[in-house]
Amino acid sequence: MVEISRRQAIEDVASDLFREHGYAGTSIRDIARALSVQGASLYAHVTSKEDVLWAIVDRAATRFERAADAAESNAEITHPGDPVEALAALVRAHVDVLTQDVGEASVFVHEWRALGADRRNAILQRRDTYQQRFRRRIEDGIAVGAFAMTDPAIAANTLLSALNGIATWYDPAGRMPADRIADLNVDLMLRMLEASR
Amino acid sequence: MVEISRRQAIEDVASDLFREHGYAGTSIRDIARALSVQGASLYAHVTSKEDVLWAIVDRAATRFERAADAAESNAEITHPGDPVEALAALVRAHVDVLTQDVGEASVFVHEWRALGADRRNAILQRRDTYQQRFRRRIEDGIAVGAFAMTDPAIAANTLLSALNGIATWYDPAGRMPADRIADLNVDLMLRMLEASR
DNA sequence: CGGGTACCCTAACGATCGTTAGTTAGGAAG
DNA sequence: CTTCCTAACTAACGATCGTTAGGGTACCCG
Repeated sequence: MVEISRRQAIEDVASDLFREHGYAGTSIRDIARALSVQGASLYAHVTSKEDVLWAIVDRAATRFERAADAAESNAEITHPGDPVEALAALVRAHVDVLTQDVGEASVFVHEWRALGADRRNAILQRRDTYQQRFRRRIEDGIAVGAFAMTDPAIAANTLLSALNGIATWYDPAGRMPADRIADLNVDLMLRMLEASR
Repeated sequence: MVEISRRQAIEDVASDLFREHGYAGTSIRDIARALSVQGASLYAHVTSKEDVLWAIVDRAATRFERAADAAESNAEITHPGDPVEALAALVRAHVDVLTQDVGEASVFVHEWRALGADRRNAILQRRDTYQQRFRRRIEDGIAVGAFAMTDPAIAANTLLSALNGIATWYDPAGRMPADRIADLNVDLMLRMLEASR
């Protein structure tokens, strides 16, 4: 029996609804209905609809950032100075976060556009910083000849788009287990970048 | 001076607005404002908001399908029986359609969820058929040893997600010309699949 | 000149939106 | 027993939603 705050329950069902119908396509009353409660009742726990979106997006962003931190520092220990292993660790971490909570991750990937200007800019900044981690590793890999010559910015973009696509079809109850998805995608992404041998 | 029907002008601005704010996040009056017209005036040209969405999605789907038809039959002539060239042609055709009208393509990629059940199912069917073309070529490539052993369904999914990501950032007025984007992505996608040499 | 066509207007409809206000029920803590 | 907290309720607010009705103006073709 897991203790779960009412606030967290709201964000959980909101994640799923936002994922399925989008932020604008989901009303406060839709969220409330999924919790068998009146729409107005939610305002005892949240201050606005956008606050719910922000909480979800912010938490997801933090999860991606922390997982990348851990992946990079871990790769630096086990394979110091190896850009290929570093990128592989980043890719795996990204897929892991994605599959651990698809709803949250989907909202992070797609619904940040619905945020107000300030919060949208803040998230755009964090997304950019996050993407740079991938780009830098690709640049490093090219520098040491492990990765093929290509445009690192485009490659990083393509890579993250490919991974984020998982969020649109992944089902935790589906046939394909999360770690197998991670394995396959790490393989595809590395092959995409590695210099021909 | 290009003759453009009023109906087409509506769909054009609707594409851009749907791309930026989503279908649910765009009101009829938003579309009308972009045309310097009152909201109700649109109903002289359009029977409902969803009809506009459907027109955009249907047209985009048709463009993707026709481009793939042309690419495959052309590849069959220039490089008969070569699954690598066939896939390369499919990838290039997909990127071309995507960049020729980003607004329309974006709506096709993301906003079909907002359609009513019947039309949504129809589009899902067509998307699936379209995706199968990529998957079959990947399977063919694996069968002849040109592509690495991998899960063809996952690979096709990853490939299309990677390409569709272009729709979220591509700007026709930006620095990167469309054909260079196509070149880079064909290269990345083939490398992703090709067996190590 | 007359009739049609293309286009847009104002006004309003019922529904739904996010949100506020005020109230009630139940249980824990003093 | 009183007090407080949590969590829910009903009712309503002004705004906006998609859409309909009915009328008006400018231009093209005969």
